[in-house]
Amino acid sequence: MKYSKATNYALHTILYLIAHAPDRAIGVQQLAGHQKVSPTYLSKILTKLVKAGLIESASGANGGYRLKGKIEDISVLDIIHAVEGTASLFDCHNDDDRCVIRQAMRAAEDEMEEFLKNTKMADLAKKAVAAK
Amino acid sequence: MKYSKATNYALHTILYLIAHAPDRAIGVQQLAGHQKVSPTYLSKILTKLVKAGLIESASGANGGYRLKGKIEDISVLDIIHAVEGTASLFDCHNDDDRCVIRQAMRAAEDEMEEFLKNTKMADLAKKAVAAK
DNA sequence: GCGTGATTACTCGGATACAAGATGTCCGAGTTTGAGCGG
DNA sequence: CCGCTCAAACTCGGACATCTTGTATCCGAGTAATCACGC
Repeated sequence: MKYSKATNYALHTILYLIAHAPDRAIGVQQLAGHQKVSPTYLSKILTKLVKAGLIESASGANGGYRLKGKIEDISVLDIIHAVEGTASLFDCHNDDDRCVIRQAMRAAEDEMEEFLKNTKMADLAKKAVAAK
Repeated sequence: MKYSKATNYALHTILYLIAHAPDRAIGVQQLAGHQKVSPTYLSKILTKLVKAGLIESASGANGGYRLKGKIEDISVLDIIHAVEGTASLFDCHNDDDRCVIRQAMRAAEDEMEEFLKNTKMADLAKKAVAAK
């Protein structure tokens, strides 16, 4: 039970894009350089973000990844869902919808997701700058 | 990023003990029978709960597992921590304590844990009975 | 100067390799209960 | 009837085997900008 490194990379990448290049594309090699990840692997992760509509990719020379629309609205939850999937964290192994444990776990999960949904990446970017 | 089946088994076992045998020991075979798990595997999981002080084991004939003290206080979080460990769900790969992403994730996690800490197994047991 | 083709710098996607953790099984060892047996 | 022994029913713990998932790499294909060359 841990968040994957992929989620970590994705979050940092978005944060970097918002802070350093809100309106232009940046190559995956440069993005990977800041995080000590292999460019090919990061590319694979970012593809998920593209499919989720959070960013867009530009092929060819001077290509790369760029934020796509409504920057202020990207929440931490959006990124997590794009990378980890939207499946629930807890599944009762006997598929009982009325299982009280399952209900409790779902409620706890919703609590966390609500928090992450209200935490916008743009705010974190500002916070990071202010802390420096 | 998912809760393990082991956590699932542990939660259901505790729930069963509270509902059916708050004061006596029940053999692992009987406990496993209700959940379609192999007794040996369930035993391995329950050992973690014993080490966490939530239940105690009795060796020998008529042995098994029994709830240990203060039944009303066992929370869902206690069990999860016993099985999954208490480590944080999110670790920033560059070990930066001031990482804003890490801070946000920890805060969200705390939100969920607070909820799970306030959800007592005894209450879930009552709820399960009432729903029947 | 201008179009055309080659070169270069990229991303994309699939296939594959590798590692770690979750899941599950097996077996020997220790422990308690209870039955059986002999005095 | 008492006490001893022994077998049965348990849990405990470690050592494996297996399966899934996360992590990472490699390579061929496609794409866009740029450069070189010839007209």
